[in-house]
Amino acid sequence: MQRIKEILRSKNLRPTKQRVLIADHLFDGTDKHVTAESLFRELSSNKRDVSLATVYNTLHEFCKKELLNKITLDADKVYFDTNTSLHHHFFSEKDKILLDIKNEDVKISLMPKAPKGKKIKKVELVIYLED
Amino acid sequence: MQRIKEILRSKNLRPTKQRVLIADHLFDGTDKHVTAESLFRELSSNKRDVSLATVYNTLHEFCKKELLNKITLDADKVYFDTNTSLHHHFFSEKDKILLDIKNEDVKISLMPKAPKGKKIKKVELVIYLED
DNA sequence: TATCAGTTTAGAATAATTCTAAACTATTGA
DNA sequence: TCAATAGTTTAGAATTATTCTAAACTGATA
Repeated sequence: MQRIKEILRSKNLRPTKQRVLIADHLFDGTDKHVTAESLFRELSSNKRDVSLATVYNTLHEFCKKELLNKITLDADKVYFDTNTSLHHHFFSEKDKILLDIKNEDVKISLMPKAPKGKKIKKVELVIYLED
Repeated sequence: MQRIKEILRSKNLRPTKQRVLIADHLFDGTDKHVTAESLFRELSSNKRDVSLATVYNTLHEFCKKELLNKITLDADKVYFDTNTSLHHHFFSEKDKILLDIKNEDVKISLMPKAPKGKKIKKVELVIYLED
């Protein structure tokens, strides 16, 4: 738990009860994909310690501080990925299943130049799957 | 106008007044990115001949028949691209500007295998821009 | 030209997300 | 230790893109 508080403090985020709870759930070492709803559901299964609004706030703050990565796939849900290292995704629209692609399994050998006055912020490759 | 009706008929879509109007607007030879809202606005600037529901219906039908390409970028809006050939996109979240990337400016030289039981349906590379 | 499947429509419903403003709390400095 | 306060949380309302519904309409066909 001290570890979690350290992570938050290192990002200038007050380690409030709610943030610690959320961070503890997210940053357990395994890679996870969550949505605001799914996270809210998981957290409130036992006790209702965090409101949905806080889940949204916190996910966005964690994103801003690069503790999470936002992934946009399907128009009607935003996913957050605890794996912030460079990697891409498979997505099955039918099952709403999101899978990591190992970085060594993709190679983009030619990239376009950004338009004048702009910089490249993020490159997101999504491979849509069907049966 | 006969050309438009032919396009529709070739896809087994009845050339109704509304579909012809929409298709005529979209398939004028130039590449376009529209949202349901933007298209609705453009069409109803003069006369209100098409309802918003029909715009949604029609965009989805055109997509299903591969007259359009759906692009998912920003969670809160779906874009439709009249350029259905293989290409990728720049996207500026700040300005909500979507730009085509010429196909020869990107090369993906290594692609992962689809997971068991699935096929690759579409590959979408989005390069997010910032200032 | 009558029929009818396919299409369109207004408006209601849905669902994810953001907003609001009041209550709460971690931190700081005395 | 404690009061002040800036930052945080919250419930519920508001917003917004999209889908749904079911009634009216229309293009194609026989």
